[in-house]
Amino acid sequence: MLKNGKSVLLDVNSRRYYCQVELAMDLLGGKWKGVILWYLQGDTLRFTELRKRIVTISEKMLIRELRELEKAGLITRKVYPEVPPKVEYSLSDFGQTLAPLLSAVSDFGMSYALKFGQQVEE
Amino acid sequence: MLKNGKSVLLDVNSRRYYCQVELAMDLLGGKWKGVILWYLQGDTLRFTELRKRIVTISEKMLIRELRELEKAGLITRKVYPEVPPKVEYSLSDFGQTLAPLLSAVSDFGMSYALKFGQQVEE
DNA sequence: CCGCATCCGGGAGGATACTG
DNA sequence: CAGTATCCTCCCGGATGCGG
Repeated sequence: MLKNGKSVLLDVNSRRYYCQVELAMDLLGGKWKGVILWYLQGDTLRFTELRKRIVTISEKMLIRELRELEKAGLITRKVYPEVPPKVEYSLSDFGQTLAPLLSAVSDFGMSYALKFGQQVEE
Repeated sequence: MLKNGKSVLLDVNSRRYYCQVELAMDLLGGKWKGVILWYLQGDTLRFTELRKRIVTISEKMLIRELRELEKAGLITRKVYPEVPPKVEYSLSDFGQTLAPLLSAVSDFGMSYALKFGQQVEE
């Protein structure tokens, strides 16, 4: 894989990216996608279960981000034809390859908090 | 470090985060910060050199993001008192710890492009 | 060379109410 | 339960022009 500041020119979804990091941030950026993917790590969760874990997200944002992640091929949406409805979200096979990335992001968040903030006791 | 979908409650810069990933995305999110950090990996660059590498960024965004990264303690800004001015940006010691994260992001961007897009020959 | 000031549009993101 | 639909606000990000 590429090292240091090396980058390549890419065309994906009829969009041009001048750096692979730019593409990655376009797919994973924003306020919520990383958090959603983190909670889906190793877990299959229903819509409401996700809502409960990500306490501050609105329904609109959660469903929008889930749709985009599905469109990007990173998560799988499974619908059970029942009443009341049951929908389960999980990482796709390709989404599983995000494991090292998500670990690195989580680790960075923790070490930043340890350095500059406080962990809150509940 | 934390695994899977585990998260902690954090207070940083008088802001509350309900997940360490949320904090990390707040620090590194947006369109440009990841790319800037990627180019500063192993390199010390002047303002204009950064502009040349990130062809599509505007001056306003570049300077804004650089300021925020500096405030977050991830990069160092060194000013040489000369005429004409000379300013160099580099990763701080703490910013260096982003190496595995940036590698994972770059790798993911590349593998996504290989799977869903094309690399463009110049 | 390295910025800052200003104006502007669009979309991210939130709040609330409603539905199959 | 798992979403839609609507309305609204804010600020990201672009474009342009100036200044030490």
